[in-house]
Amino acid sequence: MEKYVKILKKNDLKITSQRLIVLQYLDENCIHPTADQIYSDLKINNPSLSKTTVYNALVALQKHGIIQAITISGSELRYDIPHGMHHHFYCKKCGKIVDIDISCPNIKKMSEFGHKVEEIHGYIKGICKECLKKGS
Amino acid sequence: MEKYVKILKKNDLKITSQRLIVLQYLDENCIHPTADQIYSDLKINNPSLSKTTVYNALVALQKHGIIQAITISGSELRYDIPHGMHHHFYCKKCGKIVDIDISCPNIKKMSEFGHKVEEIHGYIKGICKECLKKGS
DNA sequence: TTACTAAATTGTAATTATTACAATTTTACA
DNA sequence: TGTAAAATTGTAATAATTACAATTTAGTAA
Ligand SMILES: [Mn+2]
Ligand SMILES: [Mn+2]
Ligand SMILES: [Zn+2]
Ligand SMILES: [Zn+2]
Repeated sequence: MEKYVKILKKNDLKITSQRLIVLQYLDENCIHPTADQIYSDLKINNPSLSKTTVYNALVALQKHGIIQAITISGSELRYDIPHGMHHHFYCKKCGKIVDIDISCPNIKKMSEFGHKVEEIHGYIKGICKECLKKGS
Repeated sequence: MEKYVKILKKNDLKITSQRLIVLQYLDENCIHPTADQIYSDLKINNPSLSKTTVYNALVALQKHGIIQAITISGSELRYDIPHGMHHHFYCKKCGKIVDIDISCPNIKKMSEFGHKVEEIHGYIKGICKECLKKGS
């Protein structure tokens, strides 16, 4: 838990138990959860937790680049602690999101366009290995 | 307009005036509009148009790969006729989405993962050239 | 430790994009 | 031209996200 306190302190964010458990949840569950999923799971052991607080915590953490929002599914935001550069694969059948460990060679090229780049997202959509097996 | 009839026919989609004007709108307005934007603009000259029809048309066109949905902004879906392979830049300040003409060298690599790839999206987020000028 | 202030949390209500659905209209085809 | 399947329409429902005001808490300095 001291690990998460350090992260918040480094980013000049006030230390609250709510931010700590959200951060811990994302760190320990690499499932790219939605805000609602985070809320439901944490609510079990933290009955006083409010959903608005989860949203607020996610916004704060995102603003400081500690976590990132993933828009791949289209109907909801999902969250991730980006340990290293990676892309995401979204299975249209089962809705699963998995990490794809490839780096993006386009990052260097981006400077030519004159825009200030802050985030790069690579989304691949299709049918996952497991669903392919089941489907055939 | 015959151009759009052909596209629908080739994809075994029934020819309706609503689908034609949605298709024409996307073809002539490279602004990556939302469903609501498409509806509002077309409603002016097509007062009987229903918003549900716009949604239905977009789903049908997307299912056949004629158009693509862009999830970059997080709060809404935006649509695009992908003439060639390109990525998208989203300005966090003004909300604009512009095409970035780069190809994705990762497409080849994707086969290694065992998933069936159907779509590839490259999203870059930051501050656009124009907003950078204004802001300084 | 205590008191203070700014910021965070909470619960509820509002908003907004999208979907569901049943009635009506239209398309494709014989 | 007649018919069946599919598309359109309008309205109502859903669900993710945001707004907001009251309450609580964190950080800090006396
Ligand atoms: Mn990830
Ligand atoms: Mn585009
Ligand atoms: Zn799957
Ligand atoms: Zn801009």
